[in-house]
Amino acid sequence: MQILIASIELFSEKGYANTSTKEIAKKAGVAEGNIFSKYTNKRGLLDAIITPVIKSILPSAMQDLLDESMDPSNLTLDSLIRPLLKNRIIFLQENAKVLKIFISELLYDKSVVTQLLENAPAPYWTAINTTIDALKEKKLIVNWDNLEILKVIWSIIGGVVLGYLLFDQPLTKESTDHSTDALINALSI
Amino acid sequence: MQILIASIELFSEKGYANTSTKEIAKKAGVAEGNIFSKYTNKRGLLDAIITPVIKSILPSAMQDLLDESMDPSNLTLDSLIRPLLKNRIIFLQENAKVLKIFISELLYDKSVVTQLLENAPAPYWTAINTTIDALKEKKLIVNWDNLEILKVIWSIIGGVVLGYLLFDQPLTKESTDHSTDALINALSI
DNA sequence: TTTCTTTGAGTGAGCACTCAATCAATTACA
DNA sequence: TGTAATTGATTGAGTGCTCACTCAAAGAAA
Repeated sequence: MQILIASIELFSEKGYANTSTKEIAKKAGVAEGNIFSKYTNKRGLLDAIITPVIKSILPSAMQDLLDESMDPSNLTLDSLIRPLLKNRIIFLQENAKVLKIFISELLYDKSVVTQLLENAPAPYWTAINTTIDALKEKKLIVNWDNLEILKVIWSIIGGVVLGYLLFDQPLTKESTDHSTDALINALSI
Repeated sequence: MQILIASIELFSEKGYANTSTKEIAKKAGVAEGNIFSKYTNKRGLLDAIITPVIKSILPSAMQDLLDESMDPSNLTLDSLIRPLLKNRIIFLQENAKVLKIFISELLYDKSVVTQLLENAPAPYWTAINTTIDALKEKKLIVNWDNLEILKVIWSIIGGVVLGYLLFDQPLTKESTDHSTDALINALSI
C-alpha cells in the first residue's frame, strides 16, 4: 500500500520513466526488493495504478448520466448535463494524480483505449441512446448523431481536464459553472 | 535536419524517455556522436523540437482571432469563431506529432507554460479584449469575464486536440462542424 | 596543409531486477 | 507455558545491461 501511494506521488510528479524503483522504495520506506515481490516488475506497478481507473472511469461516468435520467417525464438537458459535469469535476479532483499518470500512458499506449471501452458495457450505451433520443423527441437537444453529441460533451469535459492538469487552471465555481452553461447552451436547439 | 525529423518521429511514437540516442542516430542515418555535436545533449534535441511550437502556437492562434475581427462593423460571433476553429484544426493536423511531444512535456514541466505565455505579447491581449468587448456591446456574446470566455474557447479546442491525440478520433468535417456550431451556440446569448 | 565535420568504439553511471541471508510470525510439541 | 521448527515476508548488496555522452582518429572541404 505504501509502495502504491509513493508510486502515484512520484509518477504524477516526475513521470513513470523518470522515476526509479530505488526512489519509490525510499519514499515508501521499504527495501527495493519488496516492490518486485509484490508487483513482479516496474510495469506491474504502473498497471496496479492504472487498472482501477480504467475499470471505474467510464462506468462511473455513465452511471452519472443514467442516474439523472430515471424519470423521463422530468428529463431536460439541464437536469442531465448539470449533475454530470459536477460529478465529473469532483471525480477529476479526487483522482487528479492518477488521471495524470493515466493520460501520460494513453499518449503512447493505445491498447489502454481498448481496455477503456471494454469497461463500458452495452446496456449503458443503449440506455444513453434512449435518453438522448428522448431529449430529441422533446426537441430539447440538437438533432445530431448521438455519437457526435457525446463527443461534444466529452470534448468540454476533456478541455476542463486539460486546463486543470496542463495549465493548473483552478476549478473555481465560476469556471465550472461557465463550462456547464456553455455545454447546455451548445447542445440546446 | 535528418536528426530532427527522426527524433520527432520516434519521440511522438514512443515518447522522449523511451527513445535512445542510438535509435535516433540509426533512423537518421548518422553516427551517434553527431547528435551531441549538433544539439549538446538529448535534452537539447527536445528543446529544438519544442521551442518552435512555443514560439508559434499562441501568436498564430491569436493572429487568427485578430484577422477575423478587422472590420468591427461586420463582426459577429460566427465570423470570429468559425475561421478560428478551422485554422486551429488545420494547425493541429499539420503539427500533430510535435504537439503530442509538446503536451507530454507540458505534463511534467510547468516552466513550458511560462515560456508559452511570454510568447503572447500584450498588444495581442488588448486587441482580443477589444474584440470581445465589441461583441458584448452588440449583445452577440455572453456577458462573462473575457478570460472566462477565452477559457471556454480553449476548452473546446483542447477537447478536440485531446480526442485526436488520445483516442485517434478522426477530424471529420461532421465532427469539426459540430464542435464549431457547439462553440458558437455555447457563447451566444 | 589546414580546418572543420563525422565517426563509432569506449566509458562510467544508473537502471531494473535477483537472491542468499535475515527477520517475524505462526504452528508443533512436551 | 516455554521452546523448537516451519513458513513466509523483508532486506539490500550484487549483477548484467543499457543509457547518454566522450574523444581520438578518419574523412571531407577549403
